Amino acid sequence: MARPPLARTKVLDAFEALLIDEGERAATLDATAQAAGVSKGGLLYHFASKEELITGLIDRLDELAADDLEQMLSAPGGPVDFYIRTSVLSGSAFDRGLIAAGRLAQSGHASASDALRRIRQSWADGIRPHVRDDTAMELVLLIGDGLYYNNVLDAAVGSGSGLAGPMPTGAQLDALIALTLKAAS
Amino acid sequence: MARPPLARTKVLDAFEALLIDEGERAATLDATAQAAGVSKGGLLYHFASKEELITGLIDRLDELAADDLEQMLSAPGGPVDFYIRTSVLSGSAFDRGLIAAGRLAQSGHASASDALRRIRQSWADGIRPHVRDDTAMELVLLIGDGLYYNNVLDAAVGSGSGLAGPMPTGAQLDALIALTLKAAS
DNA sequence: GTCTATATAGCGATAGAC
DNA sequence: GTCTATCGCTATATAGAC
Repeated sequence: MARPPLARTKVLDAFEALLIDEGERAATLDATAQAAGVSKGGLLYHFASKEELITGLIDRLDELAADDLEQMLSAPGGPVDFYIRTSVLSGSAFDRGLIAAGRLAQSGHASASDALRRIRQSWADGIRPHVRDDTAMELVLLIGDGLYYNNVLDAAVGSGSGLAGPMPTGAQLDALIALTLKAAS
Repeated sequence: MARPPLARTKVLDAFEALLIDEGERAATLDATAQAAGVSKGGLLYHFASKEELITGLIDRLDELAADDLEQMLSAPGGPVDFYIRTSVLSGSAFDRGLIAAGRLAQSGHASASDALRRIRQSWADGIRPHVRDDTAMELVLLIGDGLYYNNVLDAAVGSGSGLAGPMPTGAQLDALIALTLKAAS
């Protein structure tokens, strides 16, 4: 558990990349094995079924989410600033995991939807004490959701390792965060 | 063009319902034909390929989007109120089209992502004159995106004709709209 | 305009050699 | 632990009867 086999990680990374770059339909066992540089048999030694492959991805996402939450709670600018700022994708491992899970959720994999809901709830719990009321919390969360969704749509097919949307950056993002904080605090 | 063949509409409706209720993967030609009550050959007479089926759905969505935009611009409570209020799904034909297009976009169909981007831009143009600045417009748009995305995730697999998320309703929604208007106007 | 039958390819998964 | 070979199934699409 402390040090997963290299091949396992390579397969998981390849599966994740295919989900992000080409969609759930293209993320087949064949394609994943090829992208990871192993044979299909080799892949199926580590993940006995496609369902196990998905579970592996979600487990990894849960760990990254726990790290992210810790960072959010101790962020210098406060949780709200951290939350919104990091909702604009940076291409981090956590971002990639979230997008991949989003693709799976939209394709009808309940375990992925559940994981995303779980993570969103942990954000809600972390943000609630720092805003005025439930409505303000909902507003903050929804802005993050909106940013995330737009980036997810833009990370679509054929954009290579595509993580660069037309969403607010730099000064625009700062202004958006300032306005949100003003409305929510 | 004024009156499309009945079978065409039935097929389009069935395809859309499958996309929403069971995901892109389950929305096969076989399943669509069966749900529409025609044979696969019959379906393929109207839509010569799956790509044409998708195009048909998006064309229909574009028409519904034009109607929606008109309603938004002449809404009694103003475009912002209308926009946010209708971002919580009601199960309208437009809502269903948007979710179906979202599923296709996430599965890597560029034409669907393009349509969604186009529609979002038309909302932006309609809302811009009614808010303080670009940051305020972005905030409003993102809240709608967030609501939409959450509902889309919840409209997932196995929820029947599933359009009923845990998103704000009634008084909660009114409060959210009031807060948004306060921040943006 | 709608059907049945079929061609072709790709899917997830298994078996067994190395 | 990784490979090749193959099974059984389902996908999109075509051909041609009615």
